[in-house]
Amino acid sequence: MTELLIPDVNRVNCPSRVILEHVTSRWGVLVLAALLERSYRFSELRRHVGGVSEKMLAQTLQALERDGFVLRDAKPVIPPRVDYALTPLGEEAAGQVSSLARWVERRVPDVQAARAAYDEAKA
Amino acid sequence: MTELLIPDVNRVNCPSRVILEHVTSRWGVLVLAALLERSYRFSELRRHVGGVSEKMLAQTLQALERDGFVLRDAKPVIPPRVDYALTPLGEEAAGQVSSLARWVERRVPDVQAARAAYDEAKA
DNA sequence: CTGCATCCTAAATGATACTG
DNA sequence: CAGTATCATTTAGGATGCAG
Repeated sequence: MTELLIPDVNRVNCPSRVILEHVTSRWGVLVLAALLERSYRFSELRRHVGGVSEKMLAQTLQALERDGFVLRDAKPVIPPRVDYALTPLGEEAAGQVSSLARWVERRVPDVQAARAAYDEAKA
Repeated sequence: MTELLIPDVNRVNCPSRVILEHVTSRWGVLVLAALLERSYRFSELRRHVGGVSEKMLAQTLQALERDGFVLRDAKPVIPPRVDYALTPLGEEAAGQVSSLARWVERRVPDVQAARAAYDEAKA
């Protein structure tokens, strides 16, 4: 019989894992959370998300765009102006990762306390 | 004046980013989601989460334990038996990542359609 | 300004062998 | 069984230069 209870995401090489990794990637999370507030231009986003390189930002945005989470709007002007915004699908994803990010920020003290206890128990 | 509107997570080397990366890491997500259902033994978890190596599972569990998300219960028997379970803090985190994972699974068809459209538009 | 292409380094991950 | 240690490999990431 088939094991219907095992989620797809626990299988190797399944499509959902790849998507999940785009959404939860180091820069993917931060980009989605930023775009949830408003749309951003490329270099604006680069300044907003601290520490992201040009290369990684472009790469992250392309993956999110291809997955249908982000909409790229390149205006035919000189100098180039490209705006990035969330699609409706992207808003759903961004809502969840942003909520998670905010939860983590609230729990930083708890985690730091847990680490202190863990490290002391080791010593 | 200080920019109070910029979340901590957008800053480089902030504590919340590190925590977020533990929680959203490739194996962290899957381990948390698994432990949300029930507690697991080490090798049981290894079989449940497809493709995870022994080394990465141990490393992931240690990071989650140190952060206060996972409780490790090593029973003094031979052969060794170690159970892993979520702490209350871990349950909160796991609830969110698991919800995200399930959302992604439901949206796989939408993403695949978006990719097909994207790839075709390129060609 | 918004990228892409290239090269290079650092970090994550995997495979294997080994220990209590 | 539940890991640790080591080595090899893969991948992520950063720096730079250049084009539209």
